[in-house]
Amino acid sequence: MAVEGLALLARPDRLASICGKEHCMRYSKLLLPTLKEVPSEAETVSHQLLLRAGMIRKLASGIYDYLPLGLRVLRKVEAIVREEMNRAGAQEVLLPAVQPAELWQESGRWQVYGKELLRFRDRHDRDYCFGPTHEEVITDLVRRDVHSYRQLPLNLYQIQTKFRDEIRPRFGLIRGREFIMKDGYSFDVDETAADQTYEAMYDAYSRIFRRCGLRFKSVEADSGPIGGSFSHEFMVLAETGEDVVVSCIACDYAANLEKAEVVSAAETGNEAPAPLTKVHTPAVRTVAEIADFLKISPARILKTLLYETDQGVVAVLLRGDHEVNDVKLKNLLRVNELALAGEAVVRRETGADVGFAGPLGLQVPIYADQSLRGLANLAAGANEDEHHYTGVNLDRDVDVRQYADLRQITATDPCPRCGAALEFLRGIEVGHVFKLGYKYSQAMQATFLDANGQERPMFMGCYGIGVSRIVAAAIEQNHDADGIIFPVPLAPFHVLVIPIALQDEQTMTTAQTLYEDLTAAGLEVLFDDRDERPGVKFKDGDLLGIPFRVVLGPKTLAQNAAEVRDRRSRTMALLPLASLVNELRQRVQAGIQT
RNA sequence: CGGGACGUAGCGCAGCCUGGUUAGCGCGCCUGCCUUGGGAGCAGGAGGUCGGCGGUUCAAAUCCGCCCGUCCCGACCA
Repeated sequence: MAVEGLALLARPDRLASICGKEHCMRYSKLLLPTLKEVPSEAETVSHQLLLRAGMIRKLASGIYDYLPLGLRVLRKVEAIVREEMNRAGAQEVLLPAVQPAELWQESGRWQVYGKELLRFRDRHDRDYCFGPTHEEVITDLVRRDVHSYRQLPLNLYQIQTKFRDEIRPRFGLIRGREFIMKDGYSFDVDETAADQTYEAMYDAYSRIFRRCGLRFKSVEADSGPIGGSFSHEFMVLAETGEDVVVSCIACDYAANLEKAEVVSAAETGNEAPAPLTKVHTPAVRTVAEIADFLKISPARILKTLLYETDQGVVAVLLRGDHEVNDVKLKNLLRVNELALAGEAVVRRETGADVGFAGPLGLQVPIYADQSLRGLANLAAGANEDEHHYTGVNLDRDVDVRQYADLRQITATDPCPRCGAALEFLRGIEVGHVFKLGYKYSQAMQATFLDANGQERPMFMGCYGIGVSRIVAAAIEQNHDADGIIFPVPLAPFHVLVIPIALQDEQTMTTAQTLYEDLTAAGLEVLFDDRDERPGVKFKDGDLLGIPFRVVLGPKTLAQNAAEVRDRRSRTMALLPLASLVNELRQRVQAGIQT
């Protein structure tokens, strides 16, 4: 591995191919419009810094231009992704962004996908969409050209612009509508073979995010009603993350909040069942109000929620201090659509306003969270305005169809694997691997003949990485008050060379020579040749987040030395000119894992 | 889609409530002088359909209506 790292450093042509001609490395010629002030539209750090550092500009809501610096970072991420995908045996393809509706109708998603799918018509009035993902296209490709078990397994990926018409784009590159994604799809003869592919992808992903210099965690995720099998998300840990990750402090269990299993400690209340009593509870609707009114703990209140699903209305019972987990409920009921019932439905089913619903006398199927099992003498709505019951005992009073894990895990719940304490972390999802199974291969007849001449559908897997999102996530995780602190592997340049006195001939020649030597040594160097005061250059340098800075001026040159500063640690060292190239090469190399 | 806010020069904002000079300020930009180790100073300058359309009025950035766009909270999210 180390050998390849050296090879990379020894090949400046690789870099030239990213940026083109050498003159791009001159700050005065680069389109690098930095901003002193924070654009008002940006709320999160990464969004603010991406704009301020001149890396992106907004064209429309959730749609961004990538300027030269931003593109360089994007290319860095792509390069790492490519290397690791190829190393893991995947092959790169490039599929169309515009896709015909027929394919989506074939898989059934044309109906299901909803408004997030950007649809349009061509001049012949034929329906198309801009691909938000490419299962249909890849399955179509494979079914036409792969027919034998001898051609499997097959693992194809692409790095491409996607479009999802998000309800609410936000946080700049973190949740854009147009974004760049690596999506990969695998085809195997059966699930056993697919498991191996999954493992290989999981490992490749771990290497990718490690090489990007990110602090991340892989967590168990919900695989939806399709897979049934496992699925993992890769989360970059950051305060501003949109997702909540539950992680065990003792063992290596970690899961998405939605997926995290709850194991209920058996509550052994051997209270004798009290008689059912109806209580007048005027203007008392919320759990907190009821608890207050009846002078009991929220844990002793039975919360009854009505849900509308594509299979009809159901009731869900929870302890008053617990929250329902929609994903778990959806999976249990095996429904696609699920929504909390509106006032009208509640009135129809319970005969009362929202806030007075209870399980007694309900005609709809009742599902209860497992933590309610065995609890005695609870308070619940009476299905009558301004009334609640006390002394409710589910075993005695209610026909519960099924007890199940239906609630959101809390910080006080134990780890479902080892029983130790859990911690809640925030993360940004940058990768997702999961088994698709036969969903698409069956719907679209992607089949092959096995060794016995039997026709069988291929077992598919799907693997995504948010390439542009990684750029933002890296910044969320690596910044300070002065700007970005790029991990070396993602930095747009390794070294920033700043000559301090433009009119001093010796300074300029030395800087120019240093720039050339560093470049020849395989380092990527930005040469700040602007006629600006030093303070301006320092501020911009810090903002851009280039890992190492070399400042050259008459003062240090008199000692045949230059000042090298580490962006992250802010440490400075005065080093002999002769040692600069070597020193910087070592520092950069130390920051790049392969 | 529901709730909230905003739209005035490239960026950040004031002016609007209480209609009436030539629509201001800071940053950035251009020219010159000066300065050169943490976003200097002085002088001069360019840059505006005040988001759009319509209405009220002698007169609209300002009041009213509709539309468009943007951001925040929520519901939603392979």
